[in-house]
Amino acid sequence: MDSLVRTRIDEMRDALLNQGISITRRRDRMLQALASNDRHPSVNELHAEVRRWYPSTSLATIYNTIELLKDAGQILELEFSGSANRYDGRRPQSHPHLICLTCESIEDMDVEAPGADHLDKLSEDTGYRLVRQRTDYYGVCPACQEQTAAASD
Amino acid sequence: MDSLVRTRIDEMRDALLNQGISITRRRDRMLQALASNDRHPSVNELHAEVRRWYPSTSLATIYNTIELLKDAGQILELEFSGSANRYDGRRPQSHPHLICLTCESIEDMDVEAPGADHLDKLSEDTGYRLVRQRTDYYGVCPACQEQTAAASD
DNA sequence: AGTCAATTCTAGAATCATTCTAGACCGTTA
DNA sequence: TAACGGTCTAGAATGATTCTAGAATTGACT
Repeated sequence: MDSLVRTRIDEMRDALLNQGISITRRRDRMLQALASNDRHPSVNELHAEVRRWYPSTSLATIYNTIELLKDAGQILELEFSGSANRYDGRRPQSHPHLICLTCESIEDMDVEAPGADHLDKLSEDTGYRLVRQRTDYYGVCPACQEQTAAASD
Repeated sequence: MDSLVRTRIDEMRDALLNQGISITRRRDRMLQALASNDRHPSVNELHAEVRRWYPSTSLATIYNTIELLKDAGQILELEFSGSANRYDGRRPQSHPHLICLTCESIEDMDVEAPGADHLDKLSEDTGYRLVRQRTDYYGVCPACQEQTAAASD
């Protein structure tokens, strides 16, 4: 296993333990699924993954664990109204994403997130006490562009 | 009525007419509601507003009209997974918002939107064909900060 | 190993925004 | 007035998420 993945899992474990939350086997599997998947999985995908090891796992457990991870600041939740939320467990800090309107893929954008001082400055300017940010770019990914180009031949 | 509001309504009317969509009485009311409300109303609020004039109006009509406006590029949809979507009919171009986590208010941020050339440049850099952007800042608005300060006295 | 209390987990019901569907209605034109 | 096409309504269907009550598991202590 990639050592970055391992490090990330340890970070998440520690964060949960620090809040007095125990690492059960299902939770541990979920951490692994989150740390090793860069496609921003949905709850259903996480459920499927954990079930490969513990087939009796219910959806509620996945939702519960996500809640724990959110509270611990260890997961980034990308909300969508029409379809299921997607989760980024590899980079829990706010950072921009590229979202394909055709295949619903989500990719991290290769830009460093605007640091916490940016939020601090905006908080001063606006009077809000800002805690996080979300930036998404919507379009059609290269793969889907090829598909439609090929289809129109 | 504010002349800016009037202008905006005319813009929306024209955009719909250009697509061969007729302006029915309900639709016209909805345009007015959208143009004159800067609080980013939800479907339910729009429904309530249109109902003040046409009490038999059903929710489906509101959803349908929103679909028409989206297709005509005349409305900005802000999606939320936990609660109802919110709509900005005054500035249909992508622009950043301030969102209060306590009272769910949504405010336009007083920053010019990053122009279309920005999307073009990013499209080149990423290989995506980008069409829109979303940026939101989440925090606690000044009014809600006062509330909690007062409550802790 | 056995007991107990606390935590975690499951299954299924409940909720709620949104979408779908079938038919009723309305306005326009012939 | 009759017929047509678009618009609208009411209610059912869908699907993600949350809630709830009870069952299972865990860990500490004997």
